[in-house]
Amino acid sequence: MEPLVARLRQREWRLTAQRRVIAEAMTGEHVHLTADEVFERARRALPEVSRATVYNTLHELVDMGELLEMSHADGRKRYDPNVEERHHHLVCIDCGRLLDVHADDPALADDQRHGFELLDVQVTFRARCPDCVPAG
Amino acid sequence: MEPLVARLRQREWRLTAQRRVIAEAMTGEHVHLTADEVFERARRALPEVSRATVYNTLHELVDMGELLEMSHADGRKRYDPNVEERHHHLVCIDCGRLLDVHADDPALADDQRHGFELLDVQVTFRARCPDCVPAG
DNA sequence: CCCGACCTTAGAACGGGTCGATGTTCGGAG
DNA sequence: CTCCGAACATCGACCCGTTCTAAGGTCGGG
Repeated sequence: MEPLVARLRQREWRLTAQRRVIAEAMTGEHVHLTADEVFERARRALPEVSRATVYNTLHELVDMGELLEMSHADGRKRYDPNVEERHHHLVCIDCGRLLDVHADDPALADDQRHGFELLDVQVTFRARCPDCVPAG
Repeated sequence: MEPLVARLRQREWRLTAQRRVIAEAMTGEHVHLTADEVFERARRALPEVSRATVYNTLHELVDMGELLEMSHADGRKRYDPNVEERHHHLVCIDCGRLLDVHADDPALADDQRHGFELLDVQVTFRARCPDCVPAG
């Protein structure tokens, strides 16, 4: 489908130079950057962007539903642009490497809903990646 | 089964006054406290415990597998003593209320494992709790 | 050309978490 | 009982990701 930047153009949203480089930094598959990594990438394209603008823009994109925000064990939040395609995550508990994977959503029985209105499900498979499995 | 404190006694682990009040603060069902909440509770029972001891003790308990650590959207980590019984979480995206629920673990197909050695699965059902569903 | 709305900036402030130096407590050896 | 080393706890300083604030810039409509 249309890349992120193209979709943004179609919204009533001022696509400034800063916002564009930030959106471009988020483009691609298996991209799960921290705010700071986005900041670094954006700055390579436009050195005068500020950290605050990166945070502001990321939050706006999350609010519009163009990005998914997830909190990782190390305390830093990651941003995932892969919103079209339902997917879950496979994460290495040693090195933190994170991949998108496909799996069926688990169901939640009615008697377990406690009156909540269900919105979606996040699944994280915790694992050890080939590099981190004890050699042998 | 045995409460947390009793289990700890059975290990080769020095159960000091500080560690005991911290463990006691974690006892019960549907308990998902932040480190700071544990600190508050522990301090009510033993005013001179320090924050560092709370963090140290929580980490040790996580390492021994007596507690689960989970990172929540607000950046603070929560600690879950309910380790015996496999369970997942139901969380209100508005107020943050968090309940334990039971559901089947989703499976990860072999062709999605990318050579990782699978350890376990965390499932979070995102929802709105009865108090936060727009009235009507 | 000017104004108001919105966007961006730099840096200070904040808060959860971590670290290091120091003091305390415990249990076993003598 | 006393002493010693190891393990534990404390305090406060520090780190780092994130948020806030005050000020400056940019854009489009009137």
